[in-house]
Amino acid sequence: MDTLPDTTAETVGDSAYRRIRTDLIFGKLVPGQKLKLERMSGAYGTSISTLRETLNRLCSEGFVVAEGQRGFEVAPISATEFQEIAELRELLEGHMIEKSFAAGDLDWEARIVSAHHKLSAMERMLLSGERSDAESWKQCDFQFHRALVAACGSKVLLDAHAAVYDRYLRYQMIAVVFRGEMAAAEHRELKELALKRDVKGANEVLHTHIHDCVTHALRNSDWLKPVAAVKEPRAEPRKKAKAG
Amino acid sequence: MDTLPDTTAETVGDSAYRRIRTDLIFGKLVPGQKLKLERMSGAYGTSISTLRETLNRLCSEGFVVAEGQRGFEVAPISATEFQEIAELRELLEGHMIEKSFAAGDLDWEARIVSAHHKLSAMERMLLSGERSDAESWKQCDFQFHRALVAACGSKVLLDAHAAVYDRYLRYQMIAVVFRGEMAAAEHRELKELALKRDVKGANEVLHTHIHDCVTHALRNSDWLKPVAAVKEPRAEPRKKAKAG
DNA sequence: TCAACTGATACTTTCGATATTATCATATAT
DNA sequence: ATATATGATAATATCGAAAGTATCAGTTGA
Repeated sequence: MDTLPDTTAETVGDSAYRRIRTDLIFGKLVPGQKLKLERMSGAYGTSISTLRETLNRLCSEGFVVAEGQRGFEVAPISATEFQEIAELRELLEGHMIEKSFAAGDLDWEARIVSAHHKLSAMERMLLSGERSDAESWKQCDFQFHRALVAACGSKVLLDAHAAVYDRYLRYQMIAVVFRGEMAAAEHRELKELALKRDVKGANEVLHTHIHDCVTHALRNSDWLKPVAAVKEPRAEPRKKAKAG
Repeated sequence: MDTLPDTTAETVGDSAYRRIRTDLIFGKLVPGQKLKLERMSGAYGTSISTLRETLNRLCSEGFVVAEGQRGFEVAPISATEFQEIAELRELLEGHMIEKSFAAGDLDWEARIVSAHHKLSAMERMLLSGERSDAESWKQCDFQFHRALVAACGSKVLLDAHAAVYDRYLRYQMIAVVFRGEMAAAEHRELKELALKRDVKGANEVLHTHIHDCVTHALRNSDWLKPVAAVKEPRAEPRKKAKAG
């Protein structure tokens, strides 16, 4: 009984991957910041080789960029890219809503109601000032939107949607956006339109939902102003040592 | 003058990445095949560490799967996934055509005509029996479709389209499909509809183009039959679970 | 004073080796 | 005979160090 092959096969690399990915999405690793390997490997408790595997994966996902042989850095952000990602999310999610509404059964409906119940509770908490952690809220928001499109019947689409959602989420988190009652109302509408199988109505609400979120973020964030000149937080003291 | 920073910065890892990726797309590495690290590192002339970086990237792109701590293998294929990828490609490309047709200028038109000229010549060669290499033809096909959507104005969409196109291409290559005059005619139509900015017509042709290609491939390929039982060359005994 | 050269330093890339884990064949008990 | 335990073998995951580049301070020459 001591050798269970696939119970908790959490490799060191996977652990580092999840943690770094989270830190990227939630802005703990700042856009444009250089990701020095030695420092990083210390911070996340892996060797450099293992760390490089992780960073390569995150490169493919668009959270990290690798320029030539000058190492890795956190992918920069721009208002333009935010809008483009939002557009892609809307395109995917809209298409998936159409298919999902056509194919969803009772179980599907039940999962939507359930996911909305949790999301709604989380939104009430945030509105009443209780500072719950952003990560839980994000999780609920994703689960709700995922429930809407879950019956689309395509694993490829679901994977693509999840990937785009996380890139979108990164911008939301960097902009530190919570739109409050407005967003909560839109979620409520989406739930009801799903139960009514109203594709057209749902797509209109989705468009508003995403568009307003982008606009709100662009207006309220210092990071995403016109030409965001986002650089490293501060020039590292370097070696200097002119005294020598 | 001997230190030019960014002239030939082709790292060993990048070279291996491109070669392995090509071998995956063109079916030289067959679906389901185990990718043993030692053998691979020998074949592609890199160390195991560097190879692992590459395989991690290809995992994110959907060409390789990594199961737990049992190593890597070539992503399996299925008729279902082919159809889902085709659907995603059509969704993206259709949307991008609409934006591109609205925004394209004279340069855009010129590049379409140019790309179609090359693709058309390549198609004539293939039709007349000259066995040109598949990779060149693929390159021309991609360049043409890319030219159609190039003016969509979104880098995010262009990147997503390129990624999906390559996954689609892998299925085309495994099915070894060349639809001949039919596909060539559709390309000709797409070019003319682009110059006329006929979004509706172009999307209809695109739908036919992709749908017929999938159907043709599913019919003609041994690999993509109903429930493709594609396994490793030698049938492994495995655990004799419910062996019927 | 400015520009280009030179050497030193820090970083990245790559490798070979070790530790850990899965797999398979054999043996043993029911 | 089937199924479980056990040890040998092969493959993977991880690490630390060496080789290869970019970057920067200081220096030299105009």
